[in-house]
Amino acid sequence: MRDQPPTPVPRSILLVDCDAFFVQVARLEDPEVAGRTPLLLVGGRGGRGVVTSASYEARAYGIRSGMPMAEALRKCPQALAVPVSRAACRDRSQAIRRTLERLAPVVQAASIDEFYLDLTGTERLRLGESLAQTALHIRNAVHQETGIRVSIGAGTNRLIAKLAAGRAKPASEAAEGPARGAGVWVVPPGEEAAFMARLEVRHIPGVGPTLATTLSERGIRTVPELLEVEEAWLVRWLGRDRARNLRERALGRDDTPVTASEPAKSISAERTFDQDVPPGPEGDQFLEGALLHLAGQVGRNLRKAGRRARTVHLKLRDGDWTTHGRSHTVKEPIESDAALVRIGHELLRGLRERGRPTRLLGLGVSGLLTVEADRGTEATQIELALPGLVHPAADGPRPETARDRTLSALTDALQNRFGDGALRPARALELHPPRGKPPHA
DNA sequence: TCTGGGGTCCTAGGACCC
DNA sequence: TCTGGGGTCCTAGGACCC
Repeated sequence: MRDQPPTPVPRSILLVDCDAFFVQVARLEDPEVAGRTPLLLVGGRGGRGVVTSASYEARAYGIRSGMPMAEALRKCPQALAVPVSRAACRDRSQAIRRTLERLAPVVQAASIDEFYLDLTGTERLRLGESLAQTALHIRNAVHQETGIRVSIGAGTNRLIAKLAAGRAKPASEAAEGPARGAGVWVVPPGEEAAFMARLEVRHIPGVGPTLATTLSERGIRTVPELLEVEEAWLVRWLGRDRARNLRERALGRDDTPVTASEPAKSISAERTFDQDVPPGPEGDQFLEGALLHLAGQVGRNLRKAGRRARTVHLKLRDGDWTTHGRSHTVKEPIESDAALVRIGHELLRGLRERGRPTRLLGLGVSGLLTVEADRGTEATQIELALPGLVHPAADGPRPETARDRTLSALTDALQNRFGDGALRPARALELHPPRGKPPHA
């Protein structure tokens, strides 16, 4: 007898998506003011800030996240713009995750405010409850335990769950009938393609403005229009992999598994300046100060995660928004602020030679390795006393010494004890860049 | 009134090794 | 003397997501 291919059991995938997450956190953190203001915007910081999240009331004025704050306030001058603490958002996000982990066997955080759940195989545990009922229970539990309202989409894969969550949203324009904005939306098995057929291609996750434009220039706006195109054409326009991927998604297929969250692959920090930093020595000096600051942020998060990094990336955005990066990989992974600064400094010099005004400076690390707990303390101690003895400088200056690491550990300890303001970078850092002469003057 | 900050993934070319 | 592949690592850039 021949082996029968196993009949695939349809999966039960949920996407739990917080409603205007940053707005909710701001209201919980400040119930007196933010909590009582319907027209609330979170984001900002100076003239160059953008809206991170807008309340549903504010969205009625055409305000969207990512919009410049100044523009948002012109559309709705009565709105209140407030910042929100990142730490508070992280705490709430972790609380939500803990609740979900109690209710589902597999939970994957897709971002700070989105979680995929795989409930496949839990039918018996759910005692005959429908998927929609289970989702509703999860939604209520999260609200009760964390104070955060979520919408939940469900389907046989991640793509469908994600799109379904959009229909469950309070302000959903896509949903019709009595179920509109009910907080839960389920696409039953077998209805994926029909569900997709009502969408435009730009609604497919992974189709951004660039791809959407490419397609619309060829007369393709809706999912059915996309599916009518011969695959050969799609391959010619997009390349084999992207074409195949896009078609699969347009059909509502997605076999990406939901897996437990993995540790971060990169850590970074960046800063957009209130005014562009002009070329020249004065501007360079200012950027060196900003680099110290960023290295402190990145280094601290790196060490807090218990990791070391092999590659350092530096990013500069020019005044005209063009962005350039440089990166450098070292043999021995690093973790200290000092090493980040030294490598960052060299990369920065290379990029600033172009003589353009600088709008943004960013520093990041990747190639992260987990620090083993029992790492050679003996060699470290010898090296503290006699730098260069343990590892003679065979390949030029070493990016990091044991002394650098000790110093960073001390800094961390002080900041943990006395708060982040306990230590300041050596140079005073008022983040108002010098106003320089224009480059040609 | 121009466009934040934190990430992930993909592509493509060159170096280098087998 | 000329001519190959394939695999991996590194770097730069870009699209996309929340």
